[in-house]
Amino acid sequence: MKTPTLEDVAARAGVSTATVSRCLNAPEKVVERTRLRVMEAVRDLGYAPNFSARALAEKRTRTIGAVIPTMENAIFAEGLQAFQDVLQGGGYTLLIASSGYDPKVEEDQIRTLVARGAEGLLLVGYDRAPAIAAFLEAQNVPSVIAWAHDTTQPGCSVGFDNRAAMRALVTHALELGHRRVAMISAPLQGNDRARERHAGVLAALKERGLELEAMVETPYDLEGGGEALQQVLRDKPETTLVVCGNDVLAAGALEGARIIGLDVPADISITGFDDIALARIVRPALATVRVPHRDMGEAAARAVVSLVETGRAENRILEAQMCLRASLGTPKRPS
Amino acid sequence: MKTPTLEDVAARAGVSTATVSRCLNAPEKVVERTRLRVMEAVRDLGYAPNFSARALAEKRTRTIGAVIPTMENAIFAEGLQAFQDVLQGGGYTLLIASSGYDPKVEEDQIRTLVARGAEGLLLVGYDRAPAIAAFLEAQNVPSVIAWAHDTTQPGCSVGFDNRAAMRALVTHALELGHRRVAMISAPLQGNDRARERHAGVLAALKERGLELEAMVETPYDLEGGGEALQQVLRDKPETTLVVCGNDVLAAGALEGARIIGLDVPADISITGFDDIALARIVRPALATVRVPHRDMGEAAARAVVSLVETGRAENRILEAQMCLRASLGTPKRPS
DNA sequence: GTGAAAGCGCTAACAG
DNA sequence: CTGTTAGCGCTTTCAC
Repeated sequence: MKTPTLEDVAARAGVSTATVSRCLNAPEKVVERTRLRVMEAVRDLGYAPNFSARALAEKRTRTIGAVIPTMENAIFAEGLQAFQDVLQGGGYTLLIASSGYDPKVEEDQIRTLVARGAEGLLLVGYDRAPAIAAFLEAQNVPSVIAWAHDTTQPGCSVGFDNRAAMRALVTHALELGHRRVAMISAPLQGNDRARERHAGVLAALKERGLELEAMVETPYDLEGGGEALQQVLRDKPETTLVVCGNDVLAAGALEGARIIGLDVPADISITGFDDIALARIVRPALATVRVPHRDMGEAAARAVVSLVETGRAENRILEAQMCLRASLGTPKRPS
Repeated sequence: MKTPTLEDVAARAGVSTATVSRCLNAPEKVVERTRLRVMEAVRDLGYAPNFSARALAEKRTRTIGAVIPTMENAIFAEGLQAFQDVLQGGGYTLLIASSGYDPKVEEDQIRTLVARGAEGLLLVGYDRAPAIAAFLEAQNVPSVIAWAHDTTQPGCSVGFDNRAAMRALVTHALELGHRRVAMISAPLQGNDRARERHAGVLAALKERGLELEAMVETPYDLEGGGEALQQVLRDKPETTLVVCGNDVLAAGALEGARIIGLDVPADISITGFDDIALARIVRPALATVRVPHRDMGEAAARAVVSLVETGRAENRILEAQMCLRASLGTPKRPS
């Protein structure tokens, strides 16, 4: 009881395989009478085309690959969902891989996806061994970079300016009177989004002739944020603002502040980045930067498809807006 | 400048395509001297096998599909990640689709995945049109059901007993003295996990001769939980315990309680389900049920692979443990 | 408008 | 151990 093939359908409908193929792919090329007969045979047999065979004959897989740092993060999940929706609408299938923030793993996954026939790739950020770009070039697999945007880099990107967004947030905080600022971030190594955000903090400070009081790099989870905050305030008790590289760290920091009995924002202000649902549910709610996940995912999908189909696509830079909430307040004693 | 094929490699190495194929798939069947020569040609040409061609010839895609309700939920994301890790280790590729909790979409995705060559499927829960099982049967595509477990249902499942877990949690709450209990749940329609949890609540109550004070079904998000809580306490102000079908609703309910000025757990206790990171970060921390996401994902992956390769796999039921935290306390005025 | 036939790139007997 | 030879199921000229 094997699955029916084009030939089976052709036999049952009394036509050639070519005609069946046409009915399925270009119905207008077949006269209605025959088409109806063929479609009936298709239904009767419960025929479903074999994708591998089609891909082989057509020399197209209609598959797009995506390598993201992790699925266990609302920001990528939401963007990816939008990405997937658009792709599916365009008749493409999405192959997802996650690297766990490990460059080696990422390289592996990229190769695997290409081997699997990915015609285009969605990648996060720019930090990547140069050999990879060369490989993709050689394999003629286009890619779009999302969640970041660097005009100095070649290649198509659909993202936002991490540095500018963070800079705007910190500038606003400085206007509130903050002068002693510390930062908690995911490891900068191999993560250009984190580095850009860090650079944004420094830029805002520098503009006012200030320097960062302390910078703590910590694993990307709630616990990390909590411990980092405690460390910061132990070392630099004068700090009035702790800028976090993302909402998860910020939520953890909030908890850390609670543990050492500090009131947010009265004693200390804390900010995040990403505006995931968590940012709204914690108390006080997190001041953060809203990243347009969905828009980015959709735009990225359109870009990859365009790249695959026409060989070109436009860069697209989205707006990441400051999102002020209760965790950022006026410092107690502006210096 | 087309990508090199097996034939190109064969020509360059001065052997037949069969030998090259062997070098790649069963190196031990080729003598070292030839193998080295072939491998060199492979490297020189930057040869990468064509998956579609291989799948077509082998009549195997080494692809597994998964349809989950949504990616934007930590619980599925984590389980899926584990699922993916195991599959990849076994040389399989994962195709992910999400249904947005829409049965029609789910059916579509299942058909798409099968058409795409999925050799096995991971599905969430049992609620599904019977036609789908028939279709999978006909296509000879095995599936494993995760995130639920129902011994009365046929098919392989890797999950946990939603009803028993919820029942245990509520029974514990009743022992603390709660008598007026309400529930907030995601819509029960088409969601057997939600129904089972609901049944668990009812069972625990019945054992004590009690009934549910109120039952609110609401969309699955923070806002829904908040509004539902306010509604419950407006209608049944005597309620001392609000059991939520999942942590997200519970976190929303916590916020709802804060809005109407109720202290948790002094005035009202609230419980969740899933034990996602959110449960630990909100205040008070959520009493909930810990679901073994990772274990489930891994076990499910092993089960699908076994099903695909040997045609059989064992059911696997995991432990979902009660997880007591501050949001569940003794009622003020046990009746 | 429809059919015949030649591949797409690879694997898997079967010989040698 | 290695080469020869059929396909796998589908698309796509090129004739009719």
